[in-house]
Amino acid sequence: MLHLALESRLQAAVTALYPGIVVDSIRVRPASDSKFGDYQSNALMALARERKVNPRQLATDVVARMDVTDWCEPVEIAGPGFLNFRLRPGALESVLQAALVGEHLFFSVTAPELRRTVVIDYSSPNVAKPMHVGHIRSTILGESLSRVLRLLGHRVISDNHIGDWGTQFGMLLLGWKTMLDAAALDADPIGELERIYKRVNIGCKEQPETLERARAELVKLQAGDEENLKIWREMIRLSQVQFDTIYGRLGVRFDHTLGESFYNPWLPEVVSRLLELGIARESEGAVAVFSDGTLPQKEDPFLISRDGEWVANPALIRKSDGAFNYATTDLATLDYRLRTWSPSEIIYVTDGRQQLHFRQVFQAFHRWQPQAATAVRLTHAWFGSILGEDGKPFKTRSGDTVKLADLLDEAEERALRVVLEKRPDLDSVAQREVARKIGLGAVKYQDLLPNRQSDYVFSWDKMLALTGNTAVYVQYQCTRAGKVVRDAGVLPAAWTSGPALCLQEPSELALARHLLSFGLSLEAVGDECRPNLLCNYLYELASLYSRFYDSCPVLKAAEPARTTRLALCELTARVLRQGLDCLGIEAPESM
RNA sequence: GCACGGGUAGCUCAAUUGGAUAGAGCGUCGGCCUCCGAAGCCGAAGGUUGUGGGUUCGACCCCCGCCCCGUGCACCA
Repeated sequence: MLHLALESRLQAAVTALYPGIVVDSIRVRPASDSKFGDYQSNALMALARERKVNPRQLATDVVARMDVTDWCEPVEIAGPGFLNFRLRPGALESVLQAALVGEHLFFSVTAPELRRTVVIDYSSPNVAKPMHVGHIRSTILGESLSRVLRLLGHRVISDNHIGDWGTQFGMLLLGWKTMLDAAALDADPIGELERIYKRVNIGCKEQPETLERARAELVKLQAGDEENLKIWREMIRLSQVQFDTIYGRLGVRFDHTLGESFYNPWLPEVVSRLLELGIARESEGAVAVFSDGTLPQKEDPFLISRDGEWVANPALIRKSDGAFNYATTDLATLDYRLRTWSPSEIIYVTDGRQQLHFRQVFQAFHRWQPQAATAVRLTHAWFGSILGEDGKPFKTRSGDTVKLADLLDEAEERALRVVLEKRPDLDSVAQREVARKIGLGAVKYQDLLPNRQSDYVFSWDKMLALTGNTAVYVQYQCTRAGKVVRDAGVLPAAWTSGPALCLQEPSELALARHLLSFGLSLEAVGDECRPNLLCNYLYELASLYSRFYDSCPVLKAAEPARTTRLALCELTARVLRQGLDCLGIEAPESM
């Protein structure tokens, strides 16, 4: 908010001094310490180095060309060239006042001409397999990015690229035909599908003829066999029921669910085009994309060093048996998305093990459609692997995976135990509802809080923690703030009629200053695909509110403090609620 | 071997384009409900940011070397 106003003044002043210079990196940020004022800029020191001039002199020259007297006291130049901005009395209050009447909530909605169309690809579970804890990160991260970008005014298209095609269906079809337990399928469809898959998988390893039969079923499916197609569709339907149940609980919604199978019709064309263009060629019976030598060896995803020599590291787009694979589908998907939605950005939210794959896909696409590729920003927002409590990789095939539904159940149960203890006065329906919001919030927050690139050590206790830097803390402060406003009854007319706020106490000022930075954290989340920045912001805000609440009586205070503090409660509640919503977390009215 | 991450307090993690005295939670120790919700607040202890150099007014961050951990590297997705 205010930092943007100051920033544009500063940029204008720099431009006045150096016409034509790129000022994007000239930033104004909240002061690192309130003793330096409200806002600061460090950018002139970097600029001075670049221009080889004295930084203090540059700061003096820039400040002389900058007029911020409507908002600030005279700008102070500190140390080697920091600019410190100290707001004039009333400046913060006027921003709060505007927020109270609904002019903004401390962030700016992107101007229409700057709005982006962003496709976000996340979750992507596999058909016929239970969603496990490994799916949560992509789902929660993607959903949060989607919500933040939408709030900022961008056009977001969320697409669930489910795994509904591939070699596993040979085994599933064989199992379905030879060992399906109809009653079990009825009672627990995914459990039964998982069972037959595992049984056939073992059979394939032990008996070559079983493997052959599974392959034969797959070939029939791919050739369009009616019976197999029917079974395949039924397996997808049963899986979608499971997905929808989980997504319903998580509050996750997709605009599209275009699985891998959707792109089948285009795969032969993708391969033949890449062959024609000389991007791909045959090798050992398969078709693969190789390096074109235009990139430095270290950056080329199609080269790898082995024993001191750079050798080919191709991406296969057609196997020697004629089947297509992952890269082929992703290229077709990319092509389809660009043709269909003309996005300015596509964000893939998957685990970090797929980094090389996406670098290859992006690079291959760039060679296939250079013009289209330069018009879109392709982002692989990857996240770290999930590890077991022992720090070793959390392998899905080991059989002891934690199912997502079980995790969510456990989260709600643990939360309910606390609610029963803290709120025996509520009826059981209300208790369950609060426990649901708290339990699910805890899981989501825990998932979003760490830097996404860090590896993830799965722990029940950590995942379901209800004290400290958790969603519960933020939810709790949010309900307290909301409660004060409700208890006030009639809201002060001054909120809508004119300047009546007056911030005085340090804890009031600190809280107000932090409210103004909401937009900064939203922008950062959108730019860097890092919802943890929003978690940090909200935790800090909740913490500042708690300190304020502890030291400043609200309802019993005399005017104008009462009106001011009530306004802080109201705005804090609004920002916390909006921020939690961006994380996909619900804020209970009371808890 | 090469590439991409990571290494920060006892543990789990932050640190806003290189910025001012590296911050939280958990755990430990000690305080605070006669006062709008104690799922809370205040305080203490705890650090040579893996390691050795370099760049500069200033480095957890950038550059070079080395040591650990994870992941990936041709027909799985």
